[in-house]
Amino acid sequence: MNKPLPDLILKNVARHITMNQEETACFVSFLKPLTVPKKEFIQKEGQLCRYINFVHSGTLRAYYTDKTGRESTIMFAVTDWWITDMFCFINQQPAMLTIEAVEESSIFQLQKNDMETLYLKVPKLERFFRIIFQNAYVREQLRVIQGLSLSAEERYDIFLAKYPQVVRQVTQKQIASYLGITPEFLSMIRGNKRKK
Amino acid sequence: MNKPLPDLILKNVARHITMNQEETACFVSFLKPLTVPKKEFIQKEGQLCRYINFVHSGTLRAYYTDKTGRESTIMFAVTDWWITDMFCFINQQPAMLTIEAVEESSIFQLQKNDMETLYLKVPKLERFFRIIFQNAYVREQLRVIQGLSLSAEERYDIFLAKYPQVVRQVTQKQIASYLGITPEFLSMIRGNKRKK
DNA sequence: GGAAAGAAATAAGGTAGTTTAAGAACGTAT
DNA sequence: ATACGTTCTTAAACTACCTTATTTCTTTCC
Repeated sequence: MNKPLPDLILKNVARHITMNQEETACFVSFLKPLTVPKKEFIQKEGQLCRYINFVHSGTLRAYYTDKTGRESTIMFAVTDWWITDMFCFINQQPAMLTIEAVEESSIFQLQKNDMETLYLKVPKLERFFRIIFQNAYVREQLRVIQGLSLSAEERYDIFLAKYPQVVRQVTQKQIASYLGITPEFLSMIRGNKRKK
Repeated sequence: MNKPLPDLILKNVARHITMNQEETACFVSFLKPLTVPKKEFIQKEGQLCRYINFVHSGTLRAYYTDKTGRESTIMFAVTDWWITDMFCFINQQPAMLTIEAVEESSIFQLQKNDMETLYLKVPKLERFFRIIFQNAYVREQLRVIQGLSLSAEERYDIFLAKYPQVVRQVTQKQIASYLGITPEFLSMIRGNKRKK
């Protein structure tokens, strides 16, 4: 289980800002590489949410568990994505979400106070995360719109079109919990499609 | 219909960053003040989404209209909030959302290219909007979680508790469209509550 | 390679939320 | 004050989606 190299995360950053060698070194020095086996957790509900995570390889899933034990998948993160329980990360609170590796994954972790330090030492990163969070906001807003205005089948179609890599790697139970329906109902939707 | 003064928006900015006089002047120079009468639009679906808007006073509502004509309220914005169709603003596309003044409102508008100019002239604003978008992302993520895991009645209770000022100013039809239910069903929920 | 566990399909009965329609209450303009 | 449009309420019939249960298919692992 070897540790990931920071090449991919640096490319991710370079897509929006240009750091010099010193800044790059500083940034990398705060990253904690970690390899997570399939089905293991990088965060559990109730534990302090310490990290924001960059996915170097693999697939992670963040989900909420309600009082009755039902899971709602909040997001899937594949290679080149950032994932955390933002609310609890920012406020350094016990997490509402559990984050699990859907398959063996390598990630880089960044701690809240290290992130604050980085903002001061490398102010360009304000721009970088401004863009990251701006995009994240847009994604969530689109998801809210779709949740309010579309049927389960329409949401499923959009999911298939938008996240084909994810579809191959996760179970239908997990897709159903992302769409806000039961696995049985998703199975029915798929059955109906096959007949057409 | 007098134009708003930028005192409130400067306070809003000062909550997260400190600008000197020159920076403040530069920032203010890009703001377009506007007063919108009740029931008028600052943006219509299909028109290029030019502006991000700060609410100086009043209440605005952003909504999506589907093919069947049904409206879904994406957000309400009261005094001291920012509102736009983020996806279309960022990509400078025709808007998906319509933004309407629920009551007479005064706003400040900031154009996309002016915002980009500001990021270069006053880099601190990267930090400011990083925090604004971070918070916006958190809000939308919480809304997704609630949409997936809670019943209509539970979502209504949370709305009442979280946005009491909004509740007083908008119709139940609008609240229902924010919650993702019909006004008739919301009326029934309220009826049931009254009996308890 | 076979047993056990987990994932998906199918189907019957149930419920949360919708649709349609009609009447009551409210606001606002003449 | 009266009238008109809009918002809110109520209720009955309907539908999208859920629950529970059974069967089949797939994966995992000793």
